[in-house]
Amino acid sequence: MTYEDKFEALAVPTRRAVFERLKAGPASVGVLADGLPVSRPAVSQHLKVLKDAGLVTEQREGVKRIYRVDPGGLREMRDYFDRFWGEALDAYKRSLETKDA
Amino acid sequence: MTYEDKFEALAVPTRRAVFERLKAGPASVGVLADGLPVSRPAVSQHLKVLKDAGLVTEQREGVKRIYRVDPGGLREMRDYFDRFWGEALDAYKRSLETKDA
DNA sequence: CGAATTTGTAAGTCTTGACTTACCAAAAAT
DNA sequence: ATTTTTGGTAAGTCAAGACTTACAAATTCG
Repeated sequence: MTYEDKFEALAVPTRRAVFERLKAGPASVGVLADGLPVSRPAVSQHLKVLKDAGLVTEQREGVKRIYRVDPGGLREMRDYFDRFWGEALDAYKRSLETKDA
Repeated sequence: MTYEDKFEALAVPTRRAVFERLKAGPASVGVLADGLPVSRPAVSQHLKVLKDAGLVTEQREGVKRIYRVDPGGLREMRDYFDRFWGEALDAYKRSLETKDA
């Protein structure tokens, strides 16, 4: 559930593909697997990681389970990245000033 | 040099630690290695990955090599993430509307 | 020139984890 | 009730890559 978890969850190409697909709209495990070059269990495992990281939510609907992006988790990640970006930029400016002196 | 490279480069804890340290200011390989629980060659290898991803720059200064964060590469990553965030939010709103109908 | 500093690279080890197949559980349909 | 649909879980395989210890190259200093 930390930002580190989210970062690492989205670093794996296949897992990022799953998430990108969910960005287009909610989907079940089977539908997601049909559009990807990996097996259904693989997709299921990736969804577990995404869910544990707080990036997607699961909603049981009869036998099916509908997955969707979790905007709360994504916001957390975005906030971290904004801080990250700001600090890095400050550091760069400071390094230029030091260099000039 | 793609945003995927940057994403995966920052997904590894030790490598992220190297980058976080550089955010505090420019540093040589030896200095970076002293502050981390891994060997100097390990840091050197991580720096190569960060450099290839466009996240840091190298400046030779005699025998030493000074590394610093590359704000250009970081901006590229931030732009991608902003798009990412926007699309995910839109998708979520749309999924809510569909659900209501 | 020879010794010391600083770093990159090569080669090898070893863990992590992405993926597969096989199996099991639960709900829906016939 | 048993058959079908859907999906999670277990166990095992295998490749990627993070890390280590040499070693080599380049620069500075005596």
